[in-house]
Amino acid sequence: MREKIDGRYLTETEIVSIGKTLLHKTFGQIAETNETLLYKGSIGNFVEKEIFNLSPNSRSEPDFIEAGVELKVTPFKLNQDKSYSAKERLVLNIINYVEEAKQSFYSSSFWTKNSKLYLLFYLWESNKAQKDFFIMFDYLLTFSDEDLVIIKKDWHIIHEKIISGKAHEISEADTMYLAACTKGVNKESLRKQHNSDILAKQRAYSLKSSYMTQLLRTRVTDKKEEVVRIISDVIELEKKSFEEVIYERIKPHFGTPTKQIIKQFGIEKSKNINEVIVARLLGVQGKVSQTEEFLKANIVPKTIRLKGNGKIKESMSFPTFRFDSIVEEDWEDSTYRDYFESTKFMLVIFKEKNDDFILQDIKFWNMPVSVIDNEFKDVWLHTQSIIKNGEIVKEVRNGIYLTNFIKKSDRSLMHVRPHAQKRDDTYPLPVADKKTGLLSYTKHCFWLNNDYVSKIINQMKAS
DNA sequence: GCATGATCATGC
DNA sequence: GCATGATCATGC
Repeated sequence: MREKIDGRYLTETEIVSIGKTLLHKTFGQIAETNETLLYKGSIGNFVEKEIFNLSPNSRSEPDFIEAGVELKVTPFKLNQDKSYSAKERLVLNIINYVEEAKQSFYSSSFWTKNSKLYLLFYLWESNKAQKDFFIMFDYLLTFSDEDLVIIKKDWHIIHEKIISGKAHEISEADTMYLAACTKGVNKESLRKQHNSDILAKQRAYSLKSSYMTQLLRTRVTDKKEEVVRIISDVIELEKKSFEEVIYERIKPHFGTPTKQIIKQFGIEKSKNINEVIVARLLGVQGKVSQTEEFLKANIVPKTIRLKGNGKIKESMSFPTFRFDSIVEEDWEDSTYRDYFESTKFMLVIFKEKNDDFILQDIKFWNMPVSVIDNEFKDVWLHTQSIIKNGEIVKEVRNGIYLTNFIKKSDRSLMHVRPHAQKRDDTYPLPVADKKTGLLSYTKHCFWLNNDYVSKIINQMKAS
C-alpha cells in the first residue's frame, strides 16, 4: 500500500505516475477489497479520496495545491461507428455569482482552480455496472493559445451577464468552449446573484461536451485525428469574437449572386452548393461543420433559402429521434432539450432573384432557454405522449398515414414530420400503434416552422 | 448503410 | 398556396 501522505502536496510527476497505474483497470479492480466504497459517492470522489488521498473540498484552489492541478474523472463512450465521444460536459466548480462579479479572468474561480486539469477518462458502457467501467486514458490538460483566447472571451460573456444582474438569463449556447451549466441537487436549486433580486439557477463552469469530444479525439487517444482550424490568427481573435471574424469574412460577398461566386471560386455544382459556397468563402476545403471551432463549440451551419418575396420556402429539420428512446426520457435531461440548449446555429441566408440565389446575410442564433422550457417543452411532451399511447396514426387515407403529431398549423414554433429516406425507413415503436398495429414507424424529427425562422431573421435584422 | 441537409408532390 | 407526408442527394 501507498503511504498516506496528504495528496494536496503531490508534485505533477507524482500525480501523473499514480494516474498511470490506474489505466486499463476497472473501478472494481482499483477498489480491491473496498468495492462498496464506489456506491457511497461519485466515482470522482472515490478516486480523489482513496487513490490520491484528497479530502473533498469546495475551495477555490485546485485539488493539488502544490502542483496547481485539478483532478477530474470523466466518462466517454464508443459510438456505433467506432469513434469516441465524451459522454457529457466536464463540470467544474460552482459559480458564486456575488464573488465572481468582483473578479477578472485571472483572479476568477474558473482560472484559479482549473487552469491545469489532470483528466482520467473512463469508458462508460450502458450494459455495465459502474464498478466494471475501465479507466482508459489520462491527460494533463493545459489550454492551447488558440483555445485560451476563446475561453477568455467565453468567460467575459458569462461575467458580463453576472455583473449586469442577468445570471438567470445565462445559456450554455452563449459561449463557445467554456459554459455555465446548471448544477444543483435539483432543477430548483437557486442562489443569490449580484446586482439583482432575482434568484438565478445554480450553475457551474463547464467545458462543453463537444469540446471534450474533440479533445479526446485529437489529443488524448492513441489514434489522434487531424482537424482543420478556420481561424489561425490568435491576435485577430483577441480583438474580435469568433462570430465577428466569421461574419467579416463572409460580408464582402453579400449581394453577390451564387452563380458568380461559383465561377469565381471554381466550385462544382451540387445539391449542397450553398454549403460548399460558405465553406470556400471561409477558406475551408471540406465541411464547415467539421472544422475545429465548429466541432468544439457545437455550432451547426444551416443554409436558408428565401423566396423572391422574402418568405422561407421550407421549415428546418433536425436529427431524427428514436421513438423507443424519447418515451424513456424525462424532459429535464432529454436528448433534445440538451441539443437545443447546447447548440448554436450559423444561419446563412440566400435570397432567390432572377433564376439565381444571392448571398444575403449570416446570423448566429440559439433557441432562447425560455422558449426551450415553454413552447418546445410543450411540443416535446405532446410527441412523447402520442408515442407512449400508441396513437401516432389518426387515419389511413388512400394508403397514406395521417398522424396525430403536432402540425405546423398547431403551433408557432415547431411541428413533427417524417424525415427519412423512404416510408419504410423506420425506427421501432415502444408500443404497437393502435390504429394500424405497426411495430415500427417512419423516422420523424422536429421541424422548426419556416414562419418562426422568418421571425428570427427579421428580429435580428432589426436589432 | 445511414445521417443529414435539402427538396418534392399531392390534396385540401 | 401551402401544409403535410414523403423522398432525394451527398458524404462518411
